[in-house]
Amino acid sequence: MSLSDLFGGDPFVPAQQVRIEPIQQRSTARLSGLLDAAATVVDEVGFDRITTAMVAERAGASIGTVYRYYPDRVAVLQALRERAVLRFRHRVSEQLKISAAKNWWDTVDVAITAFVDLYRSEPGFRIMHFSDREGASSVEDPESGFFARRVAAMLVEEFGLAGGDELILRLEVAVEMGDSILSRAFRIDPQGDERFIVECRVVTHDYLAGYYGPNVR
Amino acid sequence: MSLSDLFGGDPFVPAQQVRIEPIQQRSTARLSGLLDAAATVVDEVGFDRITTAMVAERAGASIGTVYRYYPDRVAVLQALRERAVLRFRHRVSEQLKISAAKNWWDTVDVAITAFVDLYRSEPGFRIMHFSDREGASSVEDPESGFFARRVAAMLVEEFGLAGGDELILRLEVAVEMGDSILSRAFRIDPQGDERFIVECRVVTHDYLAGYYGPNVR
DNA sequence: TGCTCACCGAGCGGAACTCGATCATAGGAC
DNA sequence: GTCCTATGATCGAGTTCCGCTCGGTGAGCA
Repeated sequence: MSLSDLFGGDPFVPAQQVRIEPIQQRSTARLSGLLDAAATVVDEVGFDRITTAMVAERAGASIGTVYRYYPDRVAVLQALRERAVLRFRHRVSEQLKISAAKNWWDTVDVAITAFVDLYRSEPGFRIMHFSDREGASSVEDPESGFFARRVAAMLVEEFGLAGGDELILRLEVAVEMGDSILSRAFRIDPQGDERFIVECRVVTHDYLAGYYGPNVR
Repeated sequence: MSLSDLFGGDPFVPAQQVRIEPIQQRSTARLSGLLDAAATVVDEVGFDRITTAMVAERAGASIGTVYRYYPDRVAVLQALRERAVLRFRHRVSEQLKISAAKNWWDTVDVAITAFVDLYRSEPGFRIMHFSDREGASSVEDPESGFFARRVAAMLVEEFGLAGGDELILRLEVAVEMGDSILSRAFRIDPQGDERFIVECRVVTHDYLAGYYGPNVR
């Protein structure tokens, strides 16, 4: 498994993203258009105030079209989140190709930078912090830890870190920490409070380095 | 400012908790009953699916009664959250009295334990992770950092830590990290995945100790 | 016996969501 | 190239459900 493989590859099959897979060309445009609309509306009014009518109008579509693709309101939000995750991974993949990472820390740092950049440029990116809610039923979240597992496999292969459940757990913790601190950075300041961003890098680095050393490989 | 002061004292004035202050006795019972009902419903169906009708029915009250006390649906959730915060602070205060903390780490550890205990025993306690959402408007959240500021003042006074914005920032980061990791611990396992709880203590301790040393005072 | 507090629940407005009618497109027949 | 048609895609009026109001009724206090 290579770097680009890890972050770029598709193997992220949305559980229930759309009701009906688009067949004609215009519908794929519609689909992304709906998500674009949802993204800007989220930035404008927030998660809770968003209505399906707003999304439809913004996308130049009718209510019915929204429900053709998504079973309900929250499904739209979830789809938006999945797209954001995909774009994040894609961005990381690109950056890793440009500036080849020399060690595990470079990789993590690139990921943090990508996250910050997308937070700044991508409408509705704060949807990323829209994870656990939905206490509805005790359904296992297939995404939970998925990302950490893939990164772990990659780090083991690329940089020879000691793998296993230990590494996966720590990466999951690191992801959780990083996400929360960065979200805090952007909670008030739309450009992101630099102090928190710096602190995120420090914390993540120190936490992982504490177990695997700053210069492994 | 003393420990019990910090965590126990009232000085947490809810912005807009209730519409009408209860005058007769039965109404205070109603109020807490409504919140109890909201708490169990939150555990059952989640934040988004909760309806005012559910809360009313569960509390053995009518719709109108809910709205007598709370201006709208989210106000009920906010009130529930405020009560949870209050109970958390109260619990910490009690525990600090029982086992007098000898240093800053004892204090933090007690807080983490209290958080975990309440997560396990208190219905709807995961409402605690219901903080930032409400991206609606760029209204400054007065709560953001409030807790960290108070804890900082207390640590400076009790244990002689170097204070200032530096300490406040770090405590805010620590609170954010701790909350997210603990929430992750309980995301799937209702008893809390012990691995994440342990990791939360380690991370919080190492992070703060890295700047102030493990044995200050 | 009044007077205020507390409670109820039918009803209103608006948002989520459905469904049959209508339009657009791909792709085969010629 | 041009029809033609099956089916995908879109629309939006209508239904249902939910948040919230308000006038009427019961419960506690003086």
